[in-house]
Parts: sequence; structure tokens; C-alpha cells
Amino acid sequence: MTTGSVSLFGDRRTRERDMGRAAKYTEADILDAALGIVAEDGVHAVTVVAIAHRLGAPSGSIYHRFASRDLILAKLWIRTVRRFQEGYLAALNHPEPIRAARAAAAYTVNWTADHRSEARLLVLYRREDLIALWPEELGDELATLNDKVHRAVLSCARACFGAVDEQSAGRARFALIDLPYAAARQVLATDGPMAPWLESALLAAVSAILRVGGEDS
Amino acid sequence: MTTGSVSLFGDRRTRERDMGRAAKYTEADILDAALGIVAEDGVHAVTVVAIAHRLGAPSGSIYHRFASRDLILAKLWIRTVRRFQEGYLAALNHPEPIRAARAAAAYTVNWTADHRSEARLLVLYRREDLIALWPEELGDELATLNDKVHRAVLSCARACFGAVDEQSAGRARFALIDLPYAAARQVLATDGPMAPWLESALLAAVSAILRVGGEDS
DNA sequence: CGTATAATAGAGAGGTCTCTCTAATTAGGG
DNA sequence: CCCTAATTAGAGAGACCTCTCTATTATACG
Repeated sequence: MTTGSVSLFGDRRTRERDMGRAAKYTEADILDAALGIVAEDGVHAVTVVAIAHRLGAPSGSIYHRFASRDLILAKLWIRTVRRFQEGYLAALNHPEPIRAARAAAAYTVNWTADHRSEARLLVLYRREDLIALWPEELGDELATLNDKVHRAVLSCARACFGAVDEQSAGRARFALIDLPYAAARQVLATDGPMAPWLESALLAAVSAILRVGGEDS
Repeated sequence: MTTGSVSLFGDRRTRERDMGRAAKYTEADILDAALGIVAEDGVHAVTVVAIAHRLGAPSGSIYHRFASRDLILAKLWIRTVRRFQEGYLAALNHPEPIRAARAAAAYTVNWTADHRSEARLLVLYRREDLIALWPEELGDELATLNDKVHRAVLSCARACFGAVDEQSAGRARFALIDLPYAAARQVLATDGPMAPWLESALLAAVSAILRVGGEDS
């Protein structure tokens, strides 16, 4: 759809060469509108008509940029996951595995508190649900979306437990993904800022899981 | 709709006195069909037409028992939560709070492994989403649905930390609800039986959170 | 056996949503 | 200033879904 060239006109322009009218509703505008609707009224409220209404556009204009409603949701999902993963992977990059895991967990809850709408999207929408309606256009983007995270988790498993078998990988996944996810739900469940005890409780649980011999008390 | 009297005819009959034709599609049949569709194709696939098709019934027959599609989903949700809570509350009833918490956590993952479809429903559907379309007929059933669990959590907070303030209640909620929930997601994410390491990892995390002074390592 | 009662059966009205199609609009480049 | 290409604008076709309405069928009891 676009050439991928860097824009010279901010968000209002997507190409350099080709002529024509400047875009009034950019791809980013549409995704932002969809995100706002998800955060306010839930996933089921994200209709093309609703997005268009929020932008003050007719629904036909939305289809000029996105081939289908499912594609909008899929691209929004991907954009949001990418934005989250950026800092998450950076945090996980620390050479000392326990510190890395703790940093990643802390990043997750803080990012959630700072990006409630986007976090809501990730928590609300099940990846499995998306797979069912995943548009063909995206190819294996979904399949490879989590590859870096998976690799980082396995690397943490090796560093913490000395081997990568089903148990160590599972425990690492539990500590690095599921526990932070649970804490993120907790953040979203309350309205105000993040409770101060939450981060330390999460870190205690993460450390308990990743320490060798921490099978049980 | 029903008198609440005990059935003499199994699921095929809902009343004793009043006459008339025996039910071919009972309330339970319809809820089971809805559950099956959720488990197989996701929540969005639960249409009245789909339920009717799965039962071999015309869609009009469904409306003879349920006033609306939303009511079907709401009642299915309530039935499932109740079924889960029964054993959960029993496990949480142990006098020693840490043991009670560990029993409740263990129950959660085992119930999930044993009732994948129902667990899928609880994990897939967000309570917040339901509130939006909650039918009036149910009154405050949703509001009071979790009361017993909340009380049990607060009682655990008092027993573990000596007081019920925001932090102790939050930590108890995190250990008793969010951590088991995270582990349940892990159970559902894999196809086979529950991984043996998961329960002990979960218990380690639960114990770490609930022990006084376990703020962090 | 007849009657009262509850259930099934099935068509279809009304609404919403996705997506399409055509015409009008805007801006840059020669 | 005209030409070209991208975009907006808006109506509407077609599909699906919820829910209603009426006719028909089955069952228990007197």
C-alpha cells in the first residue's frame, strides 16, 4: 500500500514521489481511533462505522486504507505488541538473568500503568481469537511476532537453570510472561496509579520461581 | 421461569405440576451448546443461530427459554463461575491461611486442567465486557457473585498479615486470584495434560507473596 | 378420550455491519 | 494552467443476526 519511504510531511503524507491529495485520515489516525474505542467500549464496539464516526469520516474512507475491519484490528494488535516488546526486550537484555527477569517484570507493570489503553487491548484480546480471523495479508507476521521474546525466555531458562528442557523453559515462561501478565491485570483492575506494593510482590514471586530449588517452600 | 422444584424426569422436565409437552431442549442443553461453541470457535461465534444449529433446533425454540442472547451468555458465565467457586471456596476454608491459599491455588489449576472448556470461557471472557451488556433480569447477581470469594480473600489477608489494609488485601488478592489465574492460562496454553512443574512453581510463588516480609528478595 | 398447557417449528421483520462502487475533491508537477 | 494521481465522500447492496409472531405438536391429568 505504501512504499515504505520515510515521510517528509509528518503523518499527513505517506509517499515522497507520487502525487495526489494529501491524506486526511492516516493509517495511524485510524489505528488510534480503534484503540480509543477498544479502551472505552470494548473490542465488540470497534466497527468501521464507529471508527469513521470518531474521526468524522465516512466509512468508505476507512476502506481506502484498510482492506477489512479484521486487518485494522490485526495491525493495531501488532503495533501495540511491538511497542510493548521494545522496552520489554531491552529490559530482558541484562547479562545477569535474575536481574534481567526482574527488570522485565517491573517494566511490564510500569508500561501497563503508563499505557492503560494499549495494555487494555493486549489483555482484552486473546491471541487465539485473533488467529481465527487473521487476515491473509499479514502472512506469518503473527507467527514470528513473539520469536524474539521466546528466544529471550529460553536464554533466561538456560542461564537460570543450566538447561533448556520443558520444565526450565516452562518455569521461565511462567516467571517472565504469566506473572507479569497477572500483575498487569491487577494494575488495570484499579483506577488510580499503580499500587506501590504490587511491584515488590511481583518481583518476589519472579525471584521465587527462577531460583533453582525454588520448586516449593 | 421454573418453580425451582426438583425434577422427577431428569433434565427433560422442569416442573412437577403444570402439564404440557416435555422439553426437548432444556436450559442446560442450551448452555452446554453455547459452552461448546465458545470453546471451539470463541465467544464471537456464539450466536443464537449457531446454538440452535448445534442442537438441531430452530432458533425460535431457543428464545422460548431465554429472552435474549446476552442472557444465555450471562447465565452460562454465572453457572461456570459457580461451578468453579464451589471447590475453590472449599479449598480456601482451611484454618491455616497459607495452607488454605496453597490448596486454593492448586485447586484452580487442577480444575482448569479437568474442565478446559469451562476454564476457557472464564479466561476468554472479561467480566468488564459482560457488565456492559448485562441483562436487567439478573439484577445484582453479578454484583454479589464474587462476594464470598472477596470475603475469603480478606480473611486470608488478616490471617497472613495481621490486618486488612490496602496492601495486605492487594497482596492476598494477587496470590489467591491473579497468580492462579496466570497459571490457569499456562495450563490452557498447552494442549496435553498439566505440566507437573507448574503446580509447584505456582505454590512457590503463592507462598512467597503471602509470607510476611516477603516484599522482595 | 378430551382438554389444558407447554413446547417445538418456521418464516420473516427489522436492524446493523462489512464492504463496494462511483463521483467529486485536492494538490503537485510539467 | 492543465494534467495526473491519490484521496475523500456518500449511497447502498448483501449478509448475518436478534428477536417476534403464529401455527402446530406433544403430554399429563381428570
